Amino acid sequence: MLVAMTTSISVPSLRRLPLYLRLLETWRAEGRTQVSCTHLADDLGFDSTQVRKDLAAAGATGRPKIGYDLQELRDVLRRFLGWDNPGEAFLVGAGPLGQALVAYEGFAARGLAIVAVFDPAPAPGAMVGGKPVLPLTKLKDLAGRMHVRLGILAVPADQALATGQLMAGAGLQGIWNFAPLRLDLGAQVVVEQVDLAQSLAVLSHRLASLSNPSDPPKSPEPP
Amino acid sequence: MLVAMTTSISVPSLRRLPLYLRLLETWRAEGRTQVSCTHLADDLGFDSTQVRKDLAAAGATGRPKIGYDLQELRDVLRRFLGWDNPGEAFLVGAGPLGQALVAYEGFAARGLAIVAVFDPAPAPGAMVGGKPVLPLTKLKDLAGRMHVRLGILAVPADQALATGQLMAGAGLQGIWNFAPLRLDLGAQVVVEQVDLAQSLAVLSHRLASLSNPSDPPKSPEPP
DNA sequence: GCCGTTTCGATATTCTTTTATCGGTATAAA
DNA sequence: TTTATACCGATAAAAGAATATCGAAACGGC
Repeated sequence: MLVAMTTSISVPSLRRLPLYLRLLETWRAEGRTQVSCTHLADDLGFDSTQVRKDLAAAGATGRPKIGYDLQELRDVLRRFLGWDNPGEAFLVGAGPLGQALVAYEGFAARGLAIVAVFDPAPAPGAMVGGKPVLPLTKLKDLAGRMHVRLGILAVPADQALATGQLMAGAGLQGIWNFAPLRLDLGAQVVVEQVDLAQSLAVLSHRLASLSNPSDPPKSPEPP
Repeated sequence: MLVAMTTSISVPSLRRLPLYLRLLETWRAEGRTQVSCTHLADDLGFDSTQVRKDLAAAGATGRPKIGYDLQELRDVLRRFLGWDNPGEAFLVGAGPLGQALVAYEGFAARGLAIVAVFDPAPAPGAMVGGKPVLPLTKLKDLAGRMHVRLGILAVPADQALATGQLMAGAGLQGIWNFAPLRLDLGAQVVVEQVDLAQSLAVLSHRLASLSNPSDPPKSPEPP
């Protein structure tokens, strides 16, 4: 039967795939050729069943007693994530954050290349990562000609919405939003949010819970 | 009764608190004094019940028909997250990422101040964010004297484990890890991971799913 | 002063995610 | 050839989180 399994992978599973992939790359560099999900689970502190389910959801298939072929599993995961053939992205925002993103070495490994840098107010002659910083007015034209689908939004919060709408209008289909703001650009555009404050909230609350043995003070004054 | 409710807040709830807080700050700037969780929910695309539960878990209490006092709710959330009194943090790693973090304007708003910058191999005379870049050898001494509890780890992956262990050994109780590596430093140290690859995985898969209407090819060849 | 409306607070249900269990298969050793 | 072992795959149970429903309280209008 040709029934495509419509059960999409869950977001938590999806977020774990890069962890597997990273471990696989490490092991591949060490010369290993076979892996079992038990090893993956032990190394990452997960349950082995969970790892198996994640890999299965990504389309990987292993063999009993043998495990998975490392090279094949790596390729399957990379293909599933779309990290196998280099995708091109525009960076919008040439401030400190944008500069850090350009310098981040991890993009190339995930098949992502920043091919142009834009800014709402580019300083004349400014260069970021060896590329000229272009004004936003050129974004739509270049996006159409270069067939770029992904935009990285790294402008301050007060400019994020307008800039995001401009990016969506330019035809970008996915926006990786680093601004601390919920972008709502309609169903046509996939927006993924990176919010440091959320991560910090978890950390600082757990840190605070270390000091206060029980939960934070709940009106500790006696009546 | 003095029974402290031991039911800890869930991580998803915890991660939503900064979103509420951000909205509250915006509304406060607009002069509003009362908020209802219905408004919060509508603006964020959540369910109102969920917002109420989150706020209740943080210790906030409102009044029927009135809602929550904006100022009070903001203070409660900030206190719950430990963002009310300025905490001090060490930044370890003076590379591009570290420089971006120093320049990030959001830390101060969350009660976090980077008071010193370290690096495994500081360039002589290097300055980051107006502060001298110190060698790691000075970390333990300074951490003890300044009573700093939190460290931001922003070194390359291959140095992350050793550096993290050094930070733990210096007495830091929380580590915000920006290196693409799972740090396991024992139960004494709270480690919160920031992994861009996880976020990118969600984005690129959803982007890939846009092109391929159904899930990625699952041996589409007929037998 | 009464009533309708709005909103909090608590409970219940449904859904998702995680964890546990069982059966089957392929390899290697005896 | 037989047997033991390690591992995948599928199913089932448990835990957790999101959503829906109901009652109670307070303000504004009548």
